[in-house]
Amino acid sequence: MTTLRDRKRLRTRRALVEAATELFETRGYDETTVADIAAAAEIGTRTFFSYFASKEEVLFPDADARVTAAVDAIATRAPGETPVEVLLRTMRDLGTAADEMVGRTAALRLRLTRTVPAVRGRALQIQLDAQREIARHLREAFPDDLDAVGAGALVGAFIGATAGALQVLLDEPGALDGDPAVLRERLQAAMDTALRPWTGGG
Amino acid sequence: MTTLRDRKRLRTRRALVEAATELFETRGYDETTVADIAAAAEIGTRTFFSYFASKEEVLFPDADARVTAAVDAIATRAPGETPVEVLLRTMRDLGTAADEMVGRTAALRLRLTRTVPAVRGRALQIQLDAQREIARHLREAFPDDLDAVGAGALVGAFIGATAGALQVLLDEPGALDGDPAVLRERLQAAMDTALRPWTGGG
DNA sequence: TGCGAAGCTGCATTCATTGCAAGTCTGCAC
DNA sequence: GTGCAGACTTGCAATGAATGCAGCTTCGCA
Repeated sequence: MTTLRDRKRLRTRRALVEAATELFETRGYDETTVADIAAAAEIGTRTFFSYFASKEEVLFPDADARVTAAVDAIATRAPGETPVEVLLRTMRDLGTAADEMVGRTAALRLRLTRTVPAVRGRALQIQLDAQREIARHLREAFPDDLDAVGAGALVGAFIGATAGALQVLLDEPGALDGDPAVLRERLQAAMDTALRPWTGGG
Repeated sequence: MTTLRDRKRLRTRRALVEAATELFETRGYDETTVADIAAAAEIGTRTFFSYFASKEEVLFPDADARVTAAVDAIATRAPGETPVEVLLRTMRDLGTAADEMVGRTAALRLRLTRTVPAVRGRALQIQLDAQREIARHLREAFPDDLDAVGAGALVGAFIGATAGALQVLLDEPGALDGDPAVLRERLQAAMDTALRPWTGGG
């Protein structure tokens, strides 16, 4: 059973994420201090750092879950599936999850990732760590088809292609302004473009 | 002609890089303060920030030159070369440049990039910026063969594959000790697999 | 009920980073 | 050679993230 302590901690954690989101949105990232966030969540400044290791972390509270989902997607492979097929499916799952990206929170995260260096740096680190983890599991799932380095290269190519495509797409001024549905459409198209070489399409 | 001012500034810049390298090597990154570096280079602490925007920057003093080289490599394409061929050549050039990486400085940079979060974050940002720049130029060089998103995906895949393979490769304990030729061999093999869809090989 | 671990805070400290306001030096025109 | 404008340096002060420490409070469990 979840103990009272756990529930309390979870509640505070959520409060921190919410408070931070709210403040970042209204005041801006640099203009919001950790003390502000802590105060808004009604805890001491010092305590903030017992929930998140740094100010940036609070923007990526679900990074672990994302990776877990990807790993699960790999684990549940169908018989006869090739590494590339598994990877394609995994990326599609992540893409679907990215649809939530249309939510206000995720849009903020996206915006800050693109404008605040510290946040971008953290986002990239998270991506790289995820990449490593996925590669490790993919390799374990296909010990005969892949060696460790090959798995790293393959996963790197998939994620790199996707990220590269999205980067260009989002670099366009006002890319985030239009209709969310349209944006989602374009994101999907960009992913298709990025992955086409593996899907066999011309 | 280069003015006295320019020469002086360059000399100080080099002194800073050297001082920082030396100190990071002996004392460690976190244990070295910006004030230490500035003092070792015989300038005021405040002045450090007129040469490098942050402590991490001093570890990547030639990032711009690297990108310029890559862009040049793209510009000097042979008639009939395909985007993929150009990109392969460009990556090879960068790889050659990375061979100088055997120098003590570059080894240090590599080690710190792998151990100090702040440095890793910065390195990734630099990589991403370079990627964007390369994609832009590649697209301009092949306006008929590539669209912007496609170019982003292509470059992302190549760099992602390289980075992904290197990441795993370097995770192996003692990876840097063995024969460099062997390392290059393994890297090449991994990338061949990952990029096969682009390079055409079955 | 009571003990020990876990969690919360305030305080003081270290450091990166930035704005500001003088100084100082260099490039260049006369 | 002189002198001025602009570019560089630098010290000072302030801000804010992050961390170690020490004392308290609260919760989980026997």
